[in-house]
Amino acid sequence: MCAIFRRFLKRQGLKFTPERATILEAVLHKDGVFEAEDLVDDLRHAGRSASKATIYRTLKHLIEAGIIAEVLIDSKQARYQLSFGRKPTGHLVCVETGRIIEFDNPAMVALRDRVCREFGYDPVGFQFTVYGISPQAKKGEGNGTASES
Amino acid sequence: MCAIFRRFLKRQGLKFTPERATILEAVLHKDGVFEAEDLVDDLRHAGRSASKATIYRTLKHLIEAGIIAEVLIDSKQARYQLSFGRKPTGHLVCVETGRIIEFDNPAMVALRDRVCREFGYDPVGFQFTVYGISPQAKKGEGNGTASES
DNA sequence: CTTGCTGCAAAAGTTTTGCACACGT
DNA sequence: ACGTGTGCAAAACTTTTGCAGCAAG
Repeated sequence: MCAIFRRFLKRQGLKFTPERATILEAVLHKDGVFEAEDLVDDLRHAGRSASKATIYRTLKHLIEAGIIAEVLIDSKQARYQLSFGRKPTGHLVCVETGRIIEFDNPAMVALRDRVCREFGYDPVGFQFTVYGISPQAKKGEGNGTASES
Repeated sequence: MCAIFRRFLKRQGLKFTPERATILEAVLHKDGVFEAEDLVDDLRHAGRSASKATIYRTLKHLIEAGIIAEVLIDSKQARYQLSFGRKPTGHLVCVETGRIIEFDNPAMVALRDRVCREFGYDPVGFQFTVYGISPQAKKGEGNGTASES
């Protein structure tokens, strides 16, 4: 994967630096959806480090390189996920706990293509996010503290 | 619609103020997806006014009341759209021009339910956003100025 | 009158940017 | 060497919040 990033950078006249290597490494160790802040923490814990600015700059390149993809869960902040060599996925989010489950379903891609065809668009990508209440949350909801939301 | 909001507010022990009326009015006049900033402008143009703080606070209530819904297009900022009495919709976004087209397709809801059932979740909602290149953008792309993004 | 509401300005949170210096190629 | 990259701190933005006075019920 490292090789893929290096190739991408070279093609763009960009440089492969230790910071970029470190960030890519951290990204590859992530399982599922993550945020920029997670990487900051991961790097700090690993003793290695890169500034937030560099992390944000590198995330952009990783997206351009097709190694990661943005994931839209809410409008608060950006999230990312490894995407290289994987089928596009949808995300099931528990509105109570925030837990995110990734799922794959060919119908999503079919639907994306059908919609694009209908309007004459060339398909580029899609986001499918489903919100629901997880069985765990349903079970625990009868505690009477929050009559909320 | 005003009646619906008033009823909602009363039920919550909240008050119906001129600012809330004005903001609801502005929201009802919007066609399609809008952002908080749009409302600020609209109100300014209409001579009426409400502070940003009040607009944000009111948008939350309108969501709770089921009158508007959030729309996820990107992770930069929140967008909204009138939702009361309407079927949930998906959005087709041109990545070149930013134009947003709303579409309806029963397969989205079916897919949402299928996914929820599979994981034992109670469905609450979904976002389906398709990114593509519009015919207009395809036509105009050969201008050589931007080799960009 | 009681409780919530408004506007302001400051705060908070995420992402971007300017700059001086450091480092791949 | 040249042209990018990096870190830092400040800036840019969107959204939230504390507070003092105001107004709806």
